[in-house]
Amino acid sequence: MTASTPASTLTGPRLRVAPSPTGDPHVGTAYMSMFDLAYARQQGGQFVLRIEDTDRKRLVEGAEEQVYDTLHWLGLDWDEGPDKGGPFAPYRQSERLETYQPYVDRLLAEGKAYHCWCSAERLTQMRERQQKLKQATGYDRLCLGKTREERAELPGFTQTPVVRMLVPEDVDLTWDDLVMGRSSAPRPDDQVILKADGFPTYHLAVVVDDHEMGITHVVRGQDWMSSTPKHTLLYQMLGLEPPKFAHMPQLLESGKKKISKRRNPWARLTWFREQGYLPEALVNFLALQCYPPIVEADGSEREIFTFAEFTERFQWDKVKRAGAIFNLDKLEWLNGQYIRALDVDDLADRIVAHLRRVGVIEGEPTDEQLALLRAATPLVQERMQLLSEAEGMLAFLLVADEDVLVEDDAVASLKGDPAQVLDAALPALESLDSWAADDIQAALRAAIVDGLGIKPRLAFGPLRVGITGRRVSPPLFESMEILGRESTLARLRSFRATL
RNA sequence: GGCCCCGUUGUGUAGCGGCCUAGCACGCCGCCCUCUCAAGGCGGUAGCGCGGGUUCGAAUCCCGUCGGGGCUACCA
Repeated sequence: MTASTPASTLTGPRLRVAPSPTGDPHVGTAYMSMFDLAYARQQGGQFVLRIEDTDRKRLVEGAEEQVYDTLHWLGLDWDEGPDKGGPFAPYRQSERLETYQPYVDRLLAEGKAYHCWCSAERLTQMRERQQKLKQATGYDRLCLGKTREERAELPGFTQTPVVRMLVPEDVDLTWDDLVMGRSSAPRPDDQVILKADGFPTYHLAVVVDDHEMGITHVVRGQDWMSSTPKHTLLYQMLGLEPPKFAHMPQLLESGKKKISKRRNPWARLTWFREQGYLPEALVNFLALQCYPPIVEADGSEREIFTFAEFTERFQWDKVKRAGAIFNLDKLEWLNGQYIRALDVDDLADRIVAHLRRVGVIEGEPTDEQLALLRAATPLVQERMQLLSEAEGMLAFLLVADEDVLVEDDAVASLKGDPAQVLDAALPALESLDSWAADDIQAALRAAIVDGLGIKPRLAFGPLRVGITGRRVSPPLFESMEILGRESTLARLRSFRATL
């Protein structure tokens, strides 16, 4: 029950995010972390990462590292956590087991909690009966006031008891919520606080840990509102100062339901990276889900802002109360805006990193590949929404001339006489002294548009298909310049041969 | 079933009694630009869930109603 540093010596608010390592990190973890971090930074407080691994049955190997990894990717860095320590270590609940026992003992000694030997079967039957009779479900207190021996006489007995908190008749069901305002929630039944396996339940652990770690503000999803009276009661029973609560609106899928990793791939944080979203775009988007745009001095609104700008202006009372449907179209647009605003070199590096991550480039990229991608990045920068789109747009630069795959629909899209166009283009290019985009364009226009009287949109299609194999590509002349004279001519010749 | 929360165009939001014949952004549609595709520019589409009050006046306040969601575990 002792913390190495008294929480009272700390200045500024302390907030935490407390994910469970039960699988791929959830987008909601990042969503909550943003507000934790923004407020902590704004007020000069701390942001703490705590791992809530009290559910031993759902533990997933490697999930904890995934949490670190994805949060770091998003730039949502914490001040204290299992990986970096801090004055209130350990930050993993499974390593804090001895912390909870004294609290439980105290509650037991003061008659504010009691042992319960009811079997899971009995509890289930009880619930079913209550539901059938359309009664509110809840523990019937069969074990309350009984000794082990007395209880053992009755049916539905198990050897190892759990500990339940005794919820008084006059529990306070209300609190002032930073986001929701004056709030109230249902009256809880006698909650289990210590499980048969000796682990505390979330309700006990969260209260004890938040207290011991000096947490001042609890930010969580609205789905936790109905649990809040359980927590405030525990604080009261233990004589502790409760933190302030901020219940944030849920992230919803298009059916208005709470998102789930099963139904919504984008509920997984790693999905965004795989798809080529930029972390800064995701963070910006997440803020927009429940927080208004920045209002400029002239009264206009600005939706694109940095996390620092968000932090600077953040106010709890501006958070929207209604759940927001996750609009991937908008995220994609936002991502495109961010991509366009990036330095070309930065974008090139991110494209390379993405191509490596998805395996288009295996191992270290060659100097030649790097040079090609760097040169071509300006060409694709304004036509990308996602980093992953670079793969298709730039594939033609990464394959050998003889491996260019000419797609059927690309050939089918060609109108007029492509052979005639190529026959005019080849000599014009072969006799070119300079291999700069402007000169290539001038030569080609002279030969095909002026020379053959073919409209520009029909004139360049065959060349595009010959070079890239596709109907849609980055700008043609620039692409030729980057590809180089040799490859350009080789590809056009071999394409001509297929016609 | 019980309890709790929420409700402005398809989506995200602005709006806090008159400035609202409701603003902005995404999406969608059209036009311009144009070597394809984008990007960009211009224009258009569509909303205060409903019903009662209160008030000279309501998206804004009150009540009801409907709709949606959440919780109701020895899960978090």
